[in-house]
Amino acid sequence: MAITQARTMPGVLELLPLDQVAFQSMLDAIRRNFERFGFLAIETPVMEYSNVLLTKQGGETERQVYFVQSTGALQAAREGELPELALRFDLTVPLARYVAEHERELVFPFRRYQMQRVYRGERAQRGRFREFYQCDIDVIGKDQLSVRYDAEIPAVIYNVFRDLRIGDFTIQINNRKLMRGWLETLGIQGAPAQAAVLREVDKLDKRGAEAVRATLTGADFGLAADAASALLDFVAFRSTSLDAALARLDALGSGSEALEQGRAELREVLTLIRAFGVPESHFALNLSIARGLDYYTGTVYETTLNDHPQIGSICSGGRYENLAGHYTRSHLPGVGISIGATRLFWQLREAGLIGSGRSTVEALVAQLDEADLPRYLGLAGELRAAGINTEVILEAGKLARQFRYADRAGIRFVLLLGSEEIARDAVTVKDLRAATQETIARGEVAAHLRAALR
RNA sequence: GUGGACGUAGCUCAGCUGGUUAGAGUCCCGGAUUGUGAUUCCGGAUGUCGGGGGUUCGAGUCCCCUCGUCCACCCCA
Repeated sequence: MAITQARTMPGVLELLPLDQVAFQSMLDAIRRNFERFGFLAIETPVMEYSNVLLTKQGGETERQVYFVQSTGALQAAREGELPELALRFDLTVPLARYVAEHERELVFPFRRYQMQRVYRGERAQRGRFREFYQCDIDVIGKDQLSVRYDAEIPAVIYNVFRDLRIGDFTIQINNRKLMRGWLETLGIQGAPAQAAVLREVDKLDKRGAEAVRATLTGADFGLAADAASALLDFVAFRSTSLDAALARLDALGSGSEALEQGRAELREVLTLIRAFGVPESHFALNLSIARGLDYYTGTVYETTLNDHPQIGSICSGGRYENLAGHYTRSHLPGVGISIGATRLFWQLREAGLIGSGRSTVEALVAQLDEADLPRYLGLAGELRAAGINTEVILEAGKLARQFRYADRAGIRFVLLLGSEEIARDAVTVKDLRAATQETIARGEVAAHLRAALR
């Protein structure tokens, strides 16, 4: 019989059990902190109607979306017609659809978190995935939403990454209004031109100042040399403290309405972040943060690891003026952020900041004599009742093999209940990690393991 | 979508200018008698050299096509 090669498509992350444990605990930490800040979980379907998902035609998204079709629909499909369904490529568009659809049943400001997989038909590349987890929080207001919520988001992010223990990080903050207002004073008018310039500026850390200068003064942009210099000088600013950030804002001088708005928002947001308990060492005003996505209108965020700049942004988001304009006439402003958990996990593992997890199986009851199986099951029952995850060897075999199994499966404790132990009403507990073993009274085994596992 | 590199055991790779049955490490499996893993020792399994065609007495090695993978750009988590 021909053998089919067992393989996954490129761009998916499939983990061995102990790595899966590590990934799960990362997701658990994220969820715990989202909930701690009063966000509620929702889930939306993996598939959405294509016309809902692709509200803006002809963009990048259409190139990257996976369409879904049942066999019947495939056969009935007409030439040149898009399939009815598609896989979501982020969680923000489904959120917009969700809020618009359930607007009357939701309580505003609506604070939701969502941790689900999304799909993008990307060209396979290192550290880029076609199926990956996004962990999003957003606050959606009805008609209006205070800029104070813009300060709450970094507080959540601070708590998440502190919990993950992956080293020092900085939440970098900027404001699109401020940037647009400042670009106007440079003579760069109009949203598309400004967005294009900001996209280049956004690459500053990756490409370097001179490469960006060359692009800006090149044929596509045609910026004057002194304007480009002024711009590069301006966006080079990174605050080292809250006072330094506020002083920089004060020093901007007066400008357009957009600049004044952006400045006022940034002042309030930066000051309040401090009040939310985020240490000054962990957030900064960074005037080069722009974000590529064009729907951001105010505050924008990007988080980086201080000791691993090459990893890039591990979490990003911002403020948008109208979330669901494609689906409802209601005005729904919001602010949110997204953690790309799959990529983050992969990069942390590459950088050696995350190892394999520990098996969730805590104890293994060995089999010394098949006739004593009922005793083994009884012991396992007691341990489980005491909250210890316990497995029993059900197949007879050499003891050495049973130990090898425990070792390879990453199970820390092996319990022996043989004739000697039965006679003494005791259990021999071997700790494979410490390579020690002792014989303990039957009634104290659970408490002993609990203490050791703590 | 544009441009560029690379395809040899499950994994990491060696194989000099074409020359016998294609190798190493690792991993996997088995053994080293009694109720003890990971360490040590011994033994074993595994490849249409990505696929197809061509040049040649002879191709893992040279040429063409094709498929696949990876990298950069675009974009983004």
